[in-house]
Amino acid sequence: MNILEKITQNQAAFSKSEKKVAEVILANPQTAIHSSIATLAKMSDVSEPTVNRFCRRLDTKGFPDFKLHLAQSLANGTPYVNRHVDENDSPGEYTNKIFESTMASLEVARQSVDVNVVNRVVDLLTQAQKISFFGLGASASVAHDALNKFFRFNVPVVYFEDILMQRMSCMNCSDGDVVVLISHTGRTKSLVEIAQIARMNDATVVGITSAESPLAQECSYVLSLEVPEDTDMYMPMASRIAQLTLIDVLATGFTLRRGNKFRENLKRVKDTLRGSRYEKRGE
Amino acid sequence: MNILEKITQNQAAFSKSEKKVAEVILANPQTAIHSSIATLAKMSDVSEPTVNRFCRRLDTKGFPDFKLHLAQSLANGTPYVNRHVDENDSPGEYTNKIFESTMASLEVARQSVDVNVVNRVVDLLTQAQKISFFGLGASASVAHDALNKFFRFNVPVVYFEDILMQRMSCMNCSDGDVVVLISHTGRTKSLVEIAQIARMNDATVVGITSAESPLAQECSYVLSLEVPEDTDMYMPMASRIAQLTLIDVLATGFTLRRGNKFRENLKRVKDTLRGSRYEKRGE
DNA sequence: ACTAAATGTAGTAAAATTACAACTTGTGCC
DNA sequence: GGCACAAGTTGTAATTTTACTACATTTAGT
Repeated sequence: MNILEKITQNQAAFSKSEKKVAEVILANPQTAIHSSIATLAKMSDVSEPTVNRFCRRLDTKGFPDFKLHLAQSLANGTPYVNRHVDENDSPGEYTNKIFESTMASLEVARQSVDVNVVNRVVDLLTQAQKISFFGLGASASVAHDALNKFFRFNVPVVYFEDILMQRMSCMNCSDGDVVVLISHTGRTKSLVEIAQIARMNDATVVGITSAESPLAQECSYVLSLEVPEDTDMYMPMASRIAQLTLIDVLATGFTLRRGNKFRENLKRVKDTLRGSRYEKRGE
Repeated sequence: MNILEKITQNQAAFSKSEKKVAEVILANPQTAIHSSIATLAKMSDVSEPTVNRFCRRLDTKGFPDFKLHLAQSLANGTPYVNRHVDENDSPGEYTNKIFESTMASLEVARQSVDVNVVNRVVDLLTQAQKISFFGLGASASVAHDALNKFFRFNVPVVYFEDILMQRMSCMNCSDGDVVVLISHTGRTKSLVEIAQIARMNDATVVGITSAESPLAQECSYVLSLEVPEDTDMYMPMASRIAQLTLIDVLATGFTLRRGNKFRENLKRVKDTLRGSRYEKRGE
């Protein structure tokens, strides 16, 4: 693991001279990595072999290897660990923590995505007569985002926030329709019911939700994201980001499947937006 | 900077032998940092001084220094490079690329966030009489998400998708109201107008947008996210994720500022949702 | 006062760097 | 178009620096 932390922890187990070395390194690690073993020995007021032994005690192959480890520790600490926000965090601290744990969650999500299901769902979406995106609460904004994306594809796409509208929409489903349901927990009753209604009307139901949840069991296909539950502040944060990224993946798969001509069409949609914008200087 | 990227970029400027060295290092950087100059020279089929010259060309003091830099690059969590989706990518490939470039963008965003402004905006939000979140198109779903978050805080919070509703809402603003406007480009005309209207009515306008854009100039405070423009598929993807994460940061700052009692209140809101859910087995 | 652990000294091996020589590549001139 | 020359590139060998090993000495604990 992180060698700097390791030094701090093992400090008690060090011998007298080794402690001197540890002190010098911890005081100025940046200098340490740019010093030779002789310089560091002089700075710590110990002999060169002592420094070498110090390095070995930390499970490194020797001094150069130790410097490598130290350099890595200094680079960025341990990258992207899920660190929880603490009550006394400064703005800088909680900002970094949130960004980092979001990245950590994305990494976990990336590893848990079943590519085969992604591929199958992209298949379905490209062939769908109508695509619906439904979610409730926090997941509603994810569905909303999906609407934005797929709307540009010039595909019949539907999104409702209202439960009743969602139900009615599903009642009118038929073969060839795809209903994408988004829920972090997969335990929201009304969404499970909607899955049932949609399936009864021959629609294919895709769930972006937790594996083996009640909702997952009602779906034709499940894209599960094993994002660590974020207990902080009692709000699902990272899960939403992972869902959104998955939507991006689906949208990208969609465009790739549709081929070149289709992407030209997309560009036209984008150009249409120009009129509503202030031009960039120099464009 | 990151030495790995540097190697990739300078590749054209390298001489024939230096290219060989670059290739070997890029192919397996992990091996490179644990090799001596002699080993690496042999692997690249060049002489030792060539390797040394290669290191110097990259502005390092020599081979050991180069290894240090390389080690840091590898530790830096820069496996997440912004890689663009290619037409012939397999589902596995584009899935990974999208997740990775999203993470890369978050990292860039994290570094570009101005913590002082975050702190100031959190201040404003905690003292606001009314908070509005407005965005259009893709940014609408971000505003939607913000609504979800702040709604739980039991604060008067407003969100509209409709431009006219947004305008009317801003007309009714008064001192102590905070209007948060979200736009990736910051060039959407109607949103710039809304910023003007809100300010005319004494509201504080916070922009989550690109620095120095027309929108940014109309805002009281700007939270700019320097996310690399993603030209892929002509859709802003990563920028949205960065905006959402920033909303998470603001929401977290909000709850931290409000203190303990407030968080207990949040827990109650969460418990209220229980009734609408299927219980987890064993709860 | 003896033993075992800790530290240092001096020598050795390895690694990196320098200086210089050989080769390659491109350019101007006849 | 070929030849000579210069600039740049690469390699060889010697030198210097750096890290490591073996052994001697010191220190601390029983």
